[in-house]
Parts: sequence; structure tokens; C-alpha cells
Amino acid sequence: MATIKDVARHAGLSVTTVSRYLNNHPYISEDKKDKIKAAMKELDYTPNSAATQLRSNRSFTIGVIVSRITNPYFAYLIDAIEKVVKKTNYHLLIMQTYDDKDEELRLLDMLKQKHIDGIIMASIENDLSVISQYKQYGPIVLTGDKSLIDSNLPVVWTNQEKATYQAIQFLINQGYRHIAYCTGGAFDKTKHGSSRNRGFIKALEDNQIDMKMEWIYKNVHTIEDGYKVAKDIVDNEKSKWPSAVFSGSDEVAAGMIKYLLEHNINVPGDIAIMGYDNQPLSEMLSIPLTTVSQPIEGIGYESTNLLMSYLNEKEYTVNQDALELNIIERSST
Amino acid sequence: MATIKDVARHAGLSVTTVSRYLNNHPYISEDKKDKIKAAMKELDYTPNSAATQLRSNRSFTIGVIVSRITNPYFAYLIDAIEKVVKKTNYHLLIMQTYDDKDEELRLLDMLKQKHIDGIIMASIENDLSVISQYKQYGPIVLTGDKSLIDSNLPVVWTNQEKATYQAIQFLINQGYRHIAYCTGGAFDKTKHGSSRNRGFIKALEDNQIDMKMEWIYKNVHTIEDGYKVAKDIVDNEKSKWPSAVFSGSDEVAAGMIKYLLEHNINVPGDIAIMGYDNQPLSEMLSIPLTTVSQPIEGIGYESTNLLMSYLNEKEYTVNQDALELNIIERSST
DNA sequence: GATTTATATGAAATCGATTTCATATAAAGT
DNA sequence: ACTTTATATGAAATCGATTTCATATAAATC
Repeated sequence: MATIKDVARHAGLSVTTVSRYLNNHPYISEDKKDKIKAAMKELDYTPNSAATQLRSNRSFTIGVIVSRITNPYFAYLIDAIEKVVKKTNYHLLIMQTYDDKDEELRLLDMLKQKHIDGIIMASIENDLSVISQYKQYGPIVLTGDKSLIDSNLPVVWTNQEKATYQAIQFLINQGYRHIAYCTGGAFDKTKHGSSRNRGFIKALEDNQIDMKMEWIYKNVHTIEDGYKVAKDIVDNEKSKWPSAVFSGSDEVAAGMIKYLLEHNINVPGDIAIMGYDNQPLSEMLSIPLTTVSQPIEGIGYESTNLLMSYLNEKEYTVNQDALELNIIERSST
Repeated sequence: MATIKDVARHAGLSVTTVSRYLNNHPYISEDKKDKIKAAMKELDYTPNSAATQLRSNRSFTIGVIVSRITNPYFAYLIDAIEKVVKKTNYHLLIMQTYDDKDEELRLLDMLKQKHIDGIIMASIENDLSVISQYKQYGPIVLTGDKSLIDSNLPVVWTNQEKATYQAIQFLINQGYRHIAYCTGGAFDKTKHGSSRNRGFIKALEDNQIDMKMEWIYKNVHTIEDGYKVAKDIVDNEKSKWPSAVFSGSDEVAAGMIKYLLEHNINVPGDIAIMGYDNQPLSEMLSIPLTTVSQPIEGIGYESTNLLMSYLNEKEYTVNQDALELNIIERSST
């Protein structure tokens, strides 16, 4: 492969001048520019990215960490991020942790290795205190719930507590008062619980509804999990069924609907179902799903611009208005 | 950041020895190894990847080109590829073309720039003759239909013509003889048509069924497209409806089912629907979808191992048995 | 007309690793 | 005891760009 040296020789110039041309520096005469252009074409020259990186100490690559791209939420988020990145001279490196702490650390190490210049974290496995140690190696932008602002890292946040509160309130307003709750994580009644859990608890409290622990389902993620939860509910006497189930994920909601319909249980007549994320499948279900939509485009746009502002040492103010969650009302409630 | 020089000094050794340690070369005494280890820990040393790349002329990164990761087919394929890559010392760079020819060329250029060592192409925009010019810069493995073996590039192929033939034959065996056809691409009756089209045409011929051009829908991709196709069909007199519709994509099939059910048309009683890809949503539909499943795991596994074999100059024989397509029979036919 | 200032170019140092070449000692083979 | 061979280490060159420092000419200012 031709190097910058070859181009310089071919154009009868020094490598310095060719380098200047490559980096759009001022003060190069037009005729020299033409000569360089011609030489580059003639030799089919492309700069070696490793050399550029080594000397300039920038890789012009940013990373985005997600748990897995087969989750549509992350796929669409990456899509939104890439749309912004494509407009710059940066590349996007998509990294998956598969929910593994060590893997996440290995990915963060790429900042240290100068493989990437900055990171957007869309999922988080390790403690924030661990992650924030890596910011000395390059900017790290977090995306997620408002509670992340406690980390001393820049955050593009949404208010999950408020959205969940509103979702539960929405169900209550529709007349449902016996509400079951599914979460992908843990559930403890203390204040250390996750934001969504807090929103759920608060909404019940504000409406003087008692929370029943047997209606709290933890660690449910997949369609199969939802299927099982529905079975678990329905296996009780009908008088003990909740009138509505709020699920922290559309997949779980989909699994529940599948089970309920297979057993001729009316949705929402017998049991209403509400999901979260507004994933593509949610409007395609037999019973289109009422759900909470996340501002994915906004999160992607804002987080990328924020990260870029750090890389280019400019100011950027996140437009919080673009980060509102919305309830999408369909037929399942 | 600490460099190899710092480590060497700190350990009282030469950089050569430290480099040898980093690359697992033989002939380093245990006590020196310990000293190096200690120095690296002490200084929190991580090798600069750009320097390694520049000197060794390898980036230990491979790329996978897809049109877009929001397409579940590609998301799951990437997932399968990453599972293999994670076991090696390579990184995976996911690249999206968004169906853009120029973008694809820009991504291929990364081979030239030595940004990546090799590429798996899961989608292809440019002519194969154009793409194969890039193989001088590093190995390129194609994945897709059998017809790609004409390119002089290594291919991990599936037999789309055969699968489509079998799918149509399956419908015919079930008693459907008036079969409409949806394709994401173009459709011309010449031998230059795509493999799936050939399979469709051949199946009809072998069963002495005339093909009706008004039942051929071209360039349909999305759920919305499917919705429109169903409307277009149903707007005719019922006597002119096809008895079954084969669609080259589950999304399109989903859109059709949505429309048909909304208009109280029985599936499969009035019109049967068959999809392609066996995407996650296909079993979640009101009418679970009969579809053709692609061996995504196999394609990912084989293509990655094949690419790795080129990078490590070893032999690898693709296990063609892992690349069969299968008909998944559900309720929509 | 003398002195700044803007424009235009090049030689050499540098980024942080690996690779080549050289060398010294210990162990093995004859 | 003498030559190979295996083990262990280091100095210096190198990969291909960018950056720093130096310099020469043309244009602008006083």
C-alpha cells in the first residue's frame, strides 16, 4: 500500500505538505493541492488509520455499550445514535456486554487503550463508582434514568419514576384498582428500589390502594416469563385475579396476552395488560398493547451530541423536552 | 498514560523484553515475568492499540456489514457472529449501510485503511465485481444466497431458491393453488430474477399452475406495505382473491394479517398467509405465522470461522448441513 | 524603503508499540 | 573439552502518520 511518503515523492513535495492537505490546514497553493490530489488518485492512497491514531492520539471512533442488540430498544437506540455519528467524521463501535460485569470493564478498557475516544453507555452493569474511574481516559455519557445524575458523569436522562407513576395512574383512572406489577429487576420496598418501582408504589399510595406482594413479579424479562406469570395468576380463583397487570417490558406483556388468549380469558375485560417500551411488536399483537413509549430518538440524539461536545470541547445543552415518556393507549387496557 | 517504556524502566528491563512478555514469546525467565507484571500493575499500564496496530499491521478487529441492525434478522445474525468473535482476541465492528451503495464503499475502505482486518458482508449493495476488488486489502466473506458463489469471494450460502420452492410446494400440498407472491425486490420473469423468484416460478410450473402477474407484488418491505397489499387484494371481488399469499418477509405478512383481521377476513380460511425469516414477532401474532426459518446461528458461526481461518491462514470447511432452511408450520396456513 | 504580517513549504522529531539483529550464558551433544 | 543448541536479554530500526521548528517569499503596513 502507498504511504504518505509515496504520495509526497510522487507529487514532488514533502510529507508535511501532504499531511497538511489531508488535514485541511491553510496555506497550501492550489497547484500543489492538485498535484497531491492527482498523486493520491494515481497511487490509490488511503491514510493508515493506525498511524493517524497513534500520532494524533485520537481514534475518531466512539463506542456505545448496550447489553444486547437483539433487544429492539437498544437496536433502535443505536440506530438513532448512528444517524448523528454518520454526520461527523467519527465511526461508531457497537459493544455488547450480554449483562456481564467483566465484559463491561473489558469494553471500558478500550478507552484506556485509546481504541475509542469516548463512550455512550446505554446499559450499566458495574457500580457507578467503578465506571466513573474510567472517565480519566475519555468522556463517558450515560443514558437512562434520572437517578443516574448521582454519578458524577454526564447523563441523558428520562424520568422513569414519573412515567411509571403516570402509567399506574392511567390504569387507575380507567377503573382498575387491583394492579399486579412485573419488573425485570428486583423489588424491595425500601427507598433504594429502582425508579420505576418507586413510581408504582407512590401511585398506589396516592390513591390509597394497598400493595399486594403476591402481585409483584420480579426478574421477568422474556415472552416466556410473561407466559408463566399469566399462568401463575390465572391458576388462582378468578376472584383473586388482579384486574390489570403492569409490566416493565412489552415482551413480558406479549407473553401474558398470548397465554390469556389461549385460555379464552378476555383482555382487557377480565385482565387488562400494560407494557413498556412501545416496541414494534406491541401494535401487532392480537390485542394491540397499551404501553409507555420511550423517546429513543431523543435519547440517541442528545447523548451523541453531548458526547461530541466533550470531544470537541464545545458547550452543549441537552434538550430535556425531547426526553419525555408517553403513554400509548391501545386496546389492552 | 504509562507506555511500554515506562514499564521497562520500572522493571529494570528493556522494552524488547516487555514486548515479548506482552506477546507471549518464549524465553523469558519467571522472575522477570513477575517484575513486568508488577510494573504493569503499579503503573496501570494498558498497551496503546494504535501503536500495536501500526507496527504489527493488524487491528484485531473484524467488521460485519449489514443494511440496518433494527432488522431482527441482522440483529440476530450479529449476535451469532459476536458469540464466536468473543472467544477470540478480535473485536467486532458492526457497520450499517442503510441500503446505500456509497456508504458500503466507505465501509469497505476501512479494510484499506487497516482499520479492520477482514469483513463479513451480510448485505450487499454494490456489484460483486466492485466488492471483490477490495479483497486485496483483506479477506471478505459473503453470506447470502447460493448464487453468490459466482463472485470469486468465499461465501457462506443458503439455498433460497430451494427454500422458496419448498414453501410454495408446501402451500400447494395444503390445497392452495391460487398463490400471490410478495417480494422485497424486483420481479422479472427472465432467468436473471432473484433466487427466490426462481423458486416460486419453478414450483408453479412443476405443478402446472399459471402465474398471474397481478398477484405479484414487488418492493414490499414493511408492515405498512403488507397492510396495503392486503387491502389491494381484498378490494377486488372475493372470487378474484388468491387463496394464499406467500411473502418474502414476516413483517409484510404481519401487516397483511393485521388488515385481514381488522376486516373480519378469516386467516387461513379465506386467505392463507406465509412469511419468511421466522422473526420473533411471527409466533406472537394473533394468527401465529407459518414461515421459513433461516439458519441464522449457522450462518453466523460458519461465516465467522471461515473469516478467521483466512486471517490465521488455516483451513476451514463450512458445514453446509448447518445451513438448511426450514418451514415452520403454524396457524396462518 | 524598512518592517511587519500572511502565505507557503520542508527537515526532523515524535507517537508507542513490534521486529530485526546482535550477543551472552547455560545446557546438551559429541 | 569443544562445538552446537536452547535460553534469555537488549540496542536500534521501523511502522506511517502528525507536530514542531525553521525558513523563504509575497503582501501589507508604517
